[in-house]
Amino acid sequence: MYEPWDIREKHVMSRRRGPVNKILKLNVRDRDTLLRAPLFAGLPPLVAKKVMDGVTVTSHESRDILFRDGDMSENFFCVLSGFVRLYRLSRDGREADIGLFGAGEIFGECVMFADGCYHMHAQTAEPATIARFDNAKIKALAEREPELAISLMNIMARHLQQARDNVANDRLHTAPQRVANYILEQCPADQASASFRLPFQKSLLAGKLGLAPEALSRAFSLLKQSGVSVRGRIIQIEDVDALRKI
Amino acid sequence: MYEPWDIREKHVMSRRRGPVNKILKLNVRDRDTLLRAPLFAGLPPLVAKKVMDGVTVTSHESRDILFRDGDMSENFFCVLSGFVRLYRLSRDGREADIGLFGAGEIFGECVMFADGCYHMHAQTAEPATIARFDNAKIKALAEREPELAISLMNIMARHLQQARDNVANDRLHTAPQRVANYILEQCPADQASASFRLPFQKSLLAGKLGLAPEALSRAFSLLKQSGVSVRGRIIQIEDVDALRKI
DNA sequence: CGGGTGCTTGATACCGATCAACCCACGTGG
DNA sequence: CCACGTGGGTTGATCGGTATCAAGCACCCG
Repeated sequence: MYEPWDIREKHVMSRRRGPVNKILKLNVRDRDTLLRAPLFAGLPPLVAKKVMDGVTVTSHESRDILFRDGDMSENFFCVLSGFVRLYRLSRDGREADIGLFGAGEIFGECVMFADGCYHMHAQTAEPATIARFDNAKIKALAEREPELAISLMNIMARHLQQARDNVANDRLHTAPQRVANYILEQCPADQASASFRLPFQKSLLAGKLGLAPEALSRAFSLLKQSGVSVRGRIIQIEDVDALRKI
Repeated sequence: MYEPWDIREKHVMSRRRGPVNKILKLNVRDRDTLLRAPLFAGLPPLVAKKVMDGVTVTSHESRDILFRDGDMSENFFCVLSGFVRLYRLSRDGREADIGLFGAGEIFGECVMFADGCYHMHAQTAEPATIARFDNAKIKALAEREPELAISLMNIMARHLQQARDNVANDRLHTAPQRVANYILEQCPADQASASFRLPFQKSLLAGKLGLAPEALSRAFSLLKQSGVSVRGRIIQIEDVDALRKI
């Protein structure tokens, strides 16, 4: 969608337009977000403190590049606010999204247990604040604190399932089906009708589902027939059960 | 490809045609395969012994079902010989492969760190022998033995990368490109020409690459123009560098 | 020889990417 | 106040890629 030479893409180190990404102090609100994040769920306070200890926080405007395919990895990350998109580039410059992470979610963690080198790009999809952990330190800590190791394994297991969900979803379902699935995931299962607000732009959702924005748009307009109405980011579902049958 | 009611699909518990899956003693050769497997790489002998201790080994004919989508998970597995295919079913019975594992490879491990319930089917794709580990026991052991935890994290990290590779590959590349990529992965990078033998049936490769068998066949015939010749399972590449440019 | 299995080849249909035009909301500057 | 540009989204037309269906081929094995 956006080429590497696109002006809108700004590297984390560039300061072309003033303070693109400030280094912040960890404020109470961000600290709270972190403590609720799955990485810290189940950690004894003492271990949590140690993990929290080496964290650095940065703020970014939209479309900042956090790392690139091929970069050596010294950090993994947690989103504190905004969204971050992981993607790959083909040789001819097309992009494929392989992950989208919102507040409280970890990304880039798997690299420190693999070859130490990112195999994807990471870009903020909105203005965002990001917490950054030191690979070496956390890895060493995980060897001493089993609860941390378990946390990391839980996270990677979930990410693995999500990635496989994507593969299966792409291979088995058409665009309207994928969209219907996504909508259903956002709905509480027990209600007849529902309504929610997209947490991000439609073009991001399109990427997440492996669709061109046009295809998402057409899928939405087709789902109107099944009682899905979309206005802006608000999505209303008349009959959740009917949607399940798509 | 094969429907759930297909005769060729045999559940692990069924004995319709004699001893479909025997429980075996761990012989020296299998023990050796295990010890070379990534799960045991880096484990101190004492820990390896503990992990090895609870393992059970079964032998299966082709197309045995090892577990089903929705089954509760009490085990994860290591392939000792043969191949195992992980896949999802769509509501209308089509299958999508999400993993293919050969000798020495672990599968089903992520479930014990997620919700404890398989979200896929597993089927032998050839006659196979399978080692089976107890989730609860290994998970408990991983909390006491950091090397084991690290091993598991390495494995999951690799699996995560593979799954994301699949997503990106599906979304960015055409059938001939995916096949060329696969061929290149099997070739040593430094040689001008190469040749190797497919370790499994072409239809399995097709599934792994997210293609119908027909599409794989067509891709091969198109790659002839680029100096790839296929006879049976033998694949010869005239010019590896030329293939990279596809 | 017959039958099964795996694979190939051909014809067709469908899905979604791509390109182009347009709409709308918003902000900016004359 | 309006002219304009910009970004996000929609809509339409077209094209390419792959699934699907159907038929035929090659090989193995009883």
